[in-house]
Amino acid sequence: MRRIPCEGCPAGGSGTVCDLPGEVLTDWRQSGTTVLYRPRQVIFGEGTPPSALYLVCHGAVKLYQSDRFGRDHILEIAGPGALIGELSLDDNDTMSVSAEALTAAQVSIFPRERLAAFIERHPETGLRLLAALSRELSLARRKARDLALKGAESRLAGLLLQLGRAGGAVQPGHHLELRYTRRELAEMIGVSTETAIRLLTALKRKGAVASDGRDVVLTDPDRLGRIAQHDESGLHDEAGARP
Amino acid sequence: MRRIPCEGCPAGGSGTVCDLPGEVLTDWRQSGTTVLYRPRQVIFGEGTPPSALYLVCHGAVKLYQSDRFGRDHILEIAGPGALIGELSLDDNDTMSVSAEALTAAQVSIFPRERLAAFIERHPETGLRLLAALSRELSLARRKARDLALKGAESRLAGLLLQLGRAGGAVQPGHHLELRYTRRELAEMIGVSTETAIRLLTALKRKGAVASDGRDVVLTDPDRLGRIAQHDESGLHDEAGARP
DNA sequence: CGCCAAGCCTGACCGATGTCATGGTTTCGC
DNA sequence: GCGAAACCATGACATCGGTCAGGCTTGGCG
Repeated sequence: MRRIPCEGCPAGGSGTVCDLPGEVLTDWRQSGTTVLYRPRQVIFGEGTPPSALYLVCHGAVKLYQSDRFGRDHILEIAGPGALIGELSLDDNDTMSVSAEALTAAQVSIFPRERLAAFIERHPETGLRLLAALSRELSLARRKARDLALKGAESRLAGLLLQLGRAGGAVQPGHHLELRYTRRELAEMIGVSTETAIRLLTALKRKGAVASDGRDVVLTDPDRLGRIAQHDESGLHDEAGARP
Repeated sequence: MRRIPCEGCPAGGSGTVCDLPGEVLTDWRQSGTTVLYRPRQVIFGEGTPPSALYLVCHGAVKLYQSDRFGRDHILEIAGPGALIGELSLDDNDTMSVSAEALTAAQVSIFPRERLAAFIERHPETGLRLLAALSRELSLARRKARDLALKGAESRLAGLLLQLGRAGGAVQPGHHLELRYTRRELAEMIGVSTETAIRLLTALKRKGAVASDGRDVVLTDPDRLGRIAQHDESGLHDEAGARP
């Protein structure tokens, strides 16, 4: 996969929280810790008290949730600039997700205790943090909407496009960068592995994608987009509009 | 329904952002606007640029998303202290939800432009805003998890308990305060109205709840809890655990 | 080199949900 | 109060998606 340059930390990317003025950056680094994780290493677990900010500087991090039966649901693949995790002032609260490095990943951990002072020194950065959290909120809400309102095929199509975009502009023939297993794809759209496989096969038959094992090619992004939006199969319009 | 006292705004509740020191409160009120909405009035719509904070001071606000077919999904019923909406620094972003007053509702709107300066004056309040947003994030993520991993009956049971808790301690025989239509219940758990009705009937047969029209009574909260957690019916364990 | 684990794929089957239709009941605006 | 519109409920039926079972392919490792 393509490597994103990362001089210093948080830094590099074009993410909202990333491009901090040098002075602020220095200050951030002094108050926080930077940790390097290896692939498959757990960064934090669901249920942990949310007492620090976690900022992804480099690499890809999987945000997921488990139920008691061991089934997982992947909420998001977070890249540089993403503010993963949650922050509460009440230690009885717990985080709703676990985080695990997918690639080698650098994460900046900023303890809650030093946050108020830091924000006082750099109020605009406080704003950026709010915006970064807000972005996560928006992502999570869209995910919920898709799960509630769209069919599985639409969700898969949308996912593939999204994964494509994460690796640059999507053009016909675009290859996905990170090569996920069918199981991971399934956990990202909330279906069983078998269903994900069948849906992929269906998309191949329709000529929207091609795949050879884990290597997936978006042969017809427009078609994918229509499937993602339109819910081409089943589920059609209904009366219920709001007056 | 029970009225929540609201002297001044934001104020009253025990919500994180609500109990501000007097001085901060005065400052907040001077920079923001307070608007009173009537039931069914739209506060903001999906797709709007996220250029201000919206803080619920009083009343209940429905956060929902629509698809192109007019189907809605209700993400959350927000009460006093909830920071609804999202905040982005990029005006090309759009909000992922719409908000509509359910009851008469007082909402404090704080423009983005004045936020940095305000945070500079009151850094600890900045922290509280972060925490409030974080709470919303946590809610949205749990919602996504439930939609992805739980069956519809579990979601309904969980919803009823949650609605019960929102109106105080849940005891056997507890009546829900806000009386929702079946359709609203359905939109909160992401199923069709008919399914919601049938699931409610099933819960009644099991003795977990009783209902007379819109008036729902939680006769057996423990049982409800078990159903919400356990997925008593269908869907059972599978091999896939993480090693 | 060959084995074993993990991943991929398909078929059969079935339960959970959505859709459509129908009728009685409640609610709400006037 | 009245009437239209929304709401509640239930049955019949189609479909989606999960579960279970079997077999093939790949890749890593002894």
